[in-house]
Amino acid sequence: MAQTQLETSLDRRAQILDAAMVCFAKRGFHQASMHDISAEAGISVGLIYRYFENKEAVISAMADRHKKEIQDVLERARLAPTLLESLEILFTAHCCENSPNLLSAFVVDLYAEAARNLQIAELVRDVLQTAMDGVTEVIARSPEAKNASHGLTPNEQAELIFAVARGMLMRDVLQPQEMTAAERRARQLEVTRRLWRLLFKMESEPAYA
Amino acid sequence: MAQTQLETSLDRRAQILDAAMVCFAKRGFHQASMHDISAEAGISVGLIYRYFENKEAVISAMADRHKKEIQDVLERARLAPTLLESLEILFTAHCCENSPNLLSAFVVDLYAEAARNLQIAELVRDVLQTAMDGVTEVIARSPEAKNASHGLTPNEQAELIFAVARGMLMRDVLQPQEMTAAERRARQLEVTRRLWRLLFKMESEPAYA
DNA sequence: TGACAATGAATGAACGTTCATTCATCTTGA
DNA sequence: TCAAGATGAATGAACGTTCATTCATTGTCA
Repeated sequence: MAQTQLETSLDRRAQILDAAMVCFAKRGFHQASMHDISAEAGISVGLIYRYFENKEAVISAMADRHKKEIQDVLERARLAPTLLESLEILFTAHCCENSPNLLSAFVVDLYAEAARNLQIAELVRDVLQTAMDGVTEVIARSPEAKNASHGLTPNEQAELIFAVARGMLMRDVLQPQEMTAAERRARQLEVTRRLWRLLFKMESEPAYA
Repeated sequence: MAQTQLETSLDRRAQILDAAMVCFAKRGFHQASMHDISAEAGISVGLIYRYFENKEAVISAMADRHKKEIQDVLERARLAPTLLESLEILFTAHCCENSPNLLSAFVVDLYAEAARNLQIAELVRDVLQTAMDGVTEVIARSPEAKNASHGLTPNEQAELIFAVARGMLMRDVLQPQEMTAAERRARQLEVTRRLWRLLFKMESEPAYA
């Protein structure tokens, strides 16, 4: 099974990005050195520069790849049979897909970078807008949302959902590393259900206490 | 009006921390150099080392000061006459108190740092827990919350509130800098009211659409 | 087929720069 | 006069980046 040059080249890029993800999550964009990344990838420093113009380009490529991953999650959420399941997919994507909790640290760093790097900010805004539009649409055509909108438009509901998701992700980086992915996931699901109940469930439920 | 040595010393520390806040927010903890900070403060580099052991200590002191500021905000929120006003204080504290939107960028950076610096993580967790406890208590003894708990405990409600607050703060750093503090504030208030309505307002409101 | 030429992926030492930190020196006020 | 405040040039480590060099693989021709 011979690989084309393009394929091997893409493999190398992916290999470097995988290593970069580990290093960035562990030390942050600007604390992780190109030597760290090369060591993690098991290649030489110089080789990175054959595939990426500079460190900035590695960061941008990481952000780009993250964008694609988010779009995948969104697509899966869109196809889920119920609104609750859609939300569960959105809220737990970062607990299991990849290794431990590297993803949360990476995303927080991405936002920190976006605060001072216009190009990254643009990209993150774009991802966020696409995702928001998708969720707004899911909500708008969901029967659950019809009779329980609390005076909020689907767009406003989506905004709240994303705010909570980001907030939980931020909280995630404070958690001691001993927490397993499963535990993180369980906590995320709890919060998701509460939010869902709040937004979309009419008071057919027994009141608390 | 003679100042004691302690007072002048504290002034200098505050002056350095003010400058550090500007630099950290503009460039991030590790991108901001000690020279940047000294220039912003209008003093020499060496003088910083008379008041702080090293850069790490400056970061820690910033986090400490932030903790005190949060506690002040919390105290004001606690004294507000209604629950809605408490929430409004909590949600808009970072839009106006200080200069433009430096605070949001700083806090996101603080969380990014917490992901890899155990000491900072501890401090942030501690602040968060204190604040959460305060808000939980405010909710628990608020009449508004009595008849509209949606099956959520005050603690669960506080958790959602803080998740949304963090999420909005994160979103804040994506906003183009041209946005004024007033505009940010207005947007924050809108979201606060929506969340409040959702959490604490029984469906005496007209439904949407 | 086998000898040789050409390729370009991969290496890592070296370069220039930046940065945190130090310290010899100067200033100031009592 | 002297202790404490303040300065900023000097230091050395760490970093991003470059590039001369190596060498396994591929292509060419007799």
